[in-house]
Amino acid sequence: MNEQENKLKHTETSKSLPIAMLRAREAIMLSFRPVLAKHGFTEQQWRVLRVLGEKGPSDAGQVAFDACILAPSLSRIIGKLEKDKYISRFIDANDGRRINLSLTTLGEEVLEKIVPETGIIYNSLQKSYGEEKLRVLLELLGEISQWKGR
Amino acid sequence: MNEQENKLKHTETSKSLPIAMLRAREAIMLSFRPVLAKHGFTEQQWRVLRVLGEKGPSDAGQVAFDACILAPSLSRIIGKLEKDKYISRFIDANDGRRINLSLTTLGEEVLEKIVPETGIIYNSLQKSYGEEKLRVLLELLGEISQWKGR
DNA sequence: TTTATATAGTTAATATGTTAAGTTCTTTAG
DNA sequence: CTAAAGAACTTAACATATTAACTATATAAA
Repeated sequence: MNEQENKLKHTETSKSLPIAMLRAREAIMLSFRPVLAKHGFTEQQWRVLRVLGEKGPSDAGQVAFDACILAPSLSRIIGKLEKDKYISRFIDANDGRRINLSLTTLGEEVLEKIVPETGIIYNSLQKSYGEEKLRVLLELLGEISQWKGR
Repeated sequence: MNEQENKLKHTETSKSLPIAMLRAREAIMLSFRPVLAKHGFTEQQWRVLRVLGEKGPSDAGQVAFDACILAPSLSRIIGKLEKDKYISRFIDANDGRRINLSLTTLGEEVLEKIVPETGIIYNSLQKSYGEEKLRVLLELLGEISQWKGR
């Protein structure tokens, strides 16, 4: 491979990691979204519910990190989820700036109802590509997530 | 691993492929976005310019697919890019529904100017993780992109 | 203690994501 | 040839993404 070819490599969109991740993610979400939509949730709202279900009550900053949602978006999302009674929010006793979030009983119920449905999809994905391949993919993605940039 | 652990596996956000892709992508974009912003472009606008630069004039549908942008978003984006003289659009001679898009000279110029800057970032990423690892990651992502769902 | 600085969230403004409805042009069935 | 069905793009409406500015509380420095 000569200089020219090497130089052009990453300019090909087919070899761009960000675009590849977008495409792959979209292929999966195409199956997930209808399930969530059927229950009236967006992907992001669903991520918030899952994170709270998995880690228990957490402050907004932690939820934002875990659900990979920026603070301004989270503010609106928790506003709606609270209005609809899926979560409750209260100010931290030790730090008046911090907002603690937790699932309501209703929130836990919908979580229990939807998780099995998403599980079917994930199992199908695993059957298509194999547990090992998905494990490797998760591992590589995890490593990239650590990148500090430059 | 017992039944219970197996059942819970994919419910852990740390093992969710969509979230892992989101995180990994975000880690990379954190470095890319400032470069694009410095030149006044968003990620999506940039993807449109790159796709047109790579594949030459294309109709809107093709650009939407290649840049991984939905048609309604693309409509707005090309409206702005055209207003700013980075691309031109004209109706296809053989099919009055189709819109052909192509880079203007100005569009080609900014592409030539920005590509080297993004290349520096991509090279740094490659130096951090190795060419082989990124190649494997791209391959796996490509396979997932083919998934037809279920 | 008082001021300065930092932190956690929210609000604002603009751009994009997502689904549905609407337009215009093509193709096809009859 | 004409009406129905389909395709490509746009518009609309609401939700999220992104950056910046703003508010309130906490912590650190003087």
